[in-house]
Amino acid sequence: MGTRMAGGDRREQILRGAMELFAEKGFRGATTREIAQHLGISEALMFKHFPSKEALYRAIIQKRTDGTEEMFFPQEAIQSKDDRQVFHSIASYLISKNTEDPTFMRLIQFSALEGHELSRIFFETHAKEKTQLLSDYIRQRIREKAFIRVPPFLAARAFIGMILYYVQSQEIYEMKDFFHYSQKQVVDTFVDTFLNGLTGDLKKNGNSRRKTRS
Amino acid sequence: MGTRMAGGDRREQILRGAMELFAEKGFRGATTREIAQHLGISEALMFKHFPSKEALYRAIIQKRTDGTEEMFFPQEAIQSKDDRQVFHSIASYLISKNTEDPTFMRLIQFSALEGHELSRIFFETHAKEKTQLLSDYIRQRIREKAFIRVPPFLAARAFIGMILYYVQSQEIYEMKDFFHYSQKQVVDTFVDTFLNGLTGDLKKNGNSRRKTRS
DNA sequence: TATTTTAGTGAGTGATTACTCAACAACTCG
DNA sequence: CGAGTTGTTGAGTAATCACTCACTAAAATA
Repeated sequence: MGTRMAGGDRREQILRGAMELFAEKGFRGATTREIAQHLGISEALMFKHFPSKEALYRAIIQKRTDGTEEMFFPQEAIQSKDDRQVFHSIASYLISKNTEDPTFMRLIQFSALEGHELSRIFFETHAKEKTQLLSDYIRQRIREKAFIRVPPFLAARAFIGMILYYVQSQEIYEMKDFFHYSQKQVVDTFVDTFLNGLTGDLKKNGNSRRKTRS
Repeated sequence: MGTRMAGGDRREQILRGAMELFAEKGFRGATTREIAQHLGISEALMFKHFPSKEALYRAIIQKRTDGTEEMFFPQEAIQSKDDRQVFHSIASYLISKNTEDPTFMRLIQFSALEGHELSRIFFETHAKEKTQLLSDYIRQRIREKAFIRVPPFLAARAFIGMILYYVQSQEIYEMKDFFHYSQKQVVDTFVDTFLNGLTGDLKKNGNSRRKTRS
């Protein structure tokens, strides 16, 4: 029935379609039958491309895990030591990426809960590495007396957690049905809070009425 | 084979045992057979107490959702406006509760991902309400010029997110296999950061070497 | 055109799923 | 002790699961 495709193309199509369903329902929740129907092909064809459901799942996560995206860390801002810009970039990147397409976030979270080893690989490589980069920056700025003395890795996790939990709440806990803020407002609030604190800096540069050019 | 129990007791036992398995494997992942085996009873008995797997799941979440625990909000600290103490209490409570027994956290997260309505009920009542309480406190302190002007609800979410994402990372993403900090260190770092920011308050009261009475 | 190779499927397979039922054991109370 | 009530189960059931196989249709190659 379905139009005949070249092997490689079909493979990619299966990966995309299966990812959507695994993200929606988890590994156990998404059935091979559903995935095949969703793609308009037979289950048999799926199993020609991937020897098992498990292998398909691995291929999906591995594909997304291998994709080396470097947008995360704003090099110029770091070199010029523009703290606000550094944190602003990171926050914007994480929020945009995960709200525009929550698929991967859901996939990884499902896989972590289901105890799948591939989520561990993701955390031990990507997540940890990115936190480490931010941690290094914070450590350096502490050494330069620009930041107060805090455990840098914990501080990095605090900032990233603040952002990712927000996205998670909006996208997975469906809070966005109740609260909607502009991305700019969210990022500004988080960055301000993280850099100046709630009590801090009232005098330094007039935080109480920052110029909001909107 | 199992010793004969009074109906109510058995019911409670089933609720407890099933919760453990649902938390570990999710609704779809935990089979009724497994649950029964885990409890040392027959599946038939389970279905005498709960008409369906779904009903059992509902009963579990509802039971934990109804439990009105009030430890969360530190009344005296709020009245005396001891900001540090307020945030310290909240952070400690959230961390202790969820690391000592991550069962509920996992249960709710599974249920949110699986799109179960009961997780929505939890978020729309408990989670939202607690965030609202903190948000109210922040709003008041802003009015009193003790805090800078930020959207209070967003700030509250930032603080809670910072904590909960940390716990999630440790317990679900299994980061605790790699990083272990004392609860005191984590709480101090988070509270300091949130109140003073990374740049803030170097001069005011010597944050760079706060008295750590340990 | 004839042949080989590749893409695709319908109709199964045994295992496992949530759930049922008829019968049984153990308390309770007269 | 005997009758009723309540707790408990082994042995099912139909549906669904991941997965297979014998087979066809369309390309590619000769």
